[in-house]
Amino acid sequence: MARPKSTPRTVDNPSVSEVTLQQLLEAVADPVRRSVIAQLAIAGHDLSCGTFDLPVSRSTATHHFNVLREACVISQHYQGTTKMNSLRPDDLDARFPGLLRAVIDSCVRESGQVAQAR
Amino acid sequence: MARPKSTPRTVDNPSVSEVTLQQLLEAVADPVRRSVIAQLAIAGHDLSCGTFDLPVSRSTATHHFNVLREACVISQHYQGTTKMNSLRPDDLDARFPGLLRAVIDSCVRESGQVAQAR
DNA sequence: CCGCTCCTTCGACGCCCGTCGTAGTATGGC
DNA sequence: GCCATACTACGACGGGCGTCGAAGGAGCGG
Repeated sequence: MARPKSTPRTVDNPSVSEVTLQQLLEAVADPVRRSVIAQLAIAGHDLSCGTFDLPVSRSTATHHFNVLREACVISQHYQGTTKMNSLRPDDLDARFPGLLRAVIDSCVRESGQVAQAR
Repeated sequence: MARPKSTPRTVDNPSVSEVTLQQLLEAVADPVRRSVIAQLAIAGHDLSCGTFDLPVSRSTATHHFNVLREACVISQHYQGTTKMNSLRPDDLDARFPGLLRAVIDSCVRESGQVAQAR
């Protein structure tokens, strides 16, 4: 009966309603994670985990991606063997109005770049 | 020659231009410090250090006030033997547009109260 | 001058989080 | 089938931050 190849490699992106303010603020308080946010905002489109320029090891990067995903700052999905990441500012805005937008803007400014139009 | 009573008890509130995004986000990432922010916003006017309802010791509270002041989230000034605290959202807005406003709003919501009009 | 109230400073301590390397799993190409 | 690639899971380690209590300075009222 068409075995589901052991694990179809799915990611569960939490619902915004499960995120706490504490979680969100802790997530964006780390410089490495803010770098992820900035690179995503500047790129203007999804990026695979491997294409980020981060000053930490791969396993540490995975950890940071998890934190960001659980805080609903990014959403992730597999695409073959690579994992794509995108910002999800709109959802979170309903729960914490203006907050993530402002953080993203500040992250981009901090990195000295300009975000691409969406 | 009119001795300056040893120490006139002055507080130096840093300039907004010296604050980093890292500093600001770390400051608001702590629940005790967010409680300070919420209580100030709800009160709608200055509060002395002693009037806050915080789940930590006095010395720890002092530490948190310092962190908030150095991040330009609050400004402090002595008034006799008590030290008064006020939010200073306007200054910081120039450097990190919308950020502190959004944080304050979320802090107030988090505490389940409604802020007084200013 | 004395004591009371506020708040600060200092040193110590414990825990949590960011970090790493290694080993492991899933996918795709040949 | 088999290897290469991409990411994850796990356990361990270290440093930093939040916490406290004790001791102390500053102003105010008698």
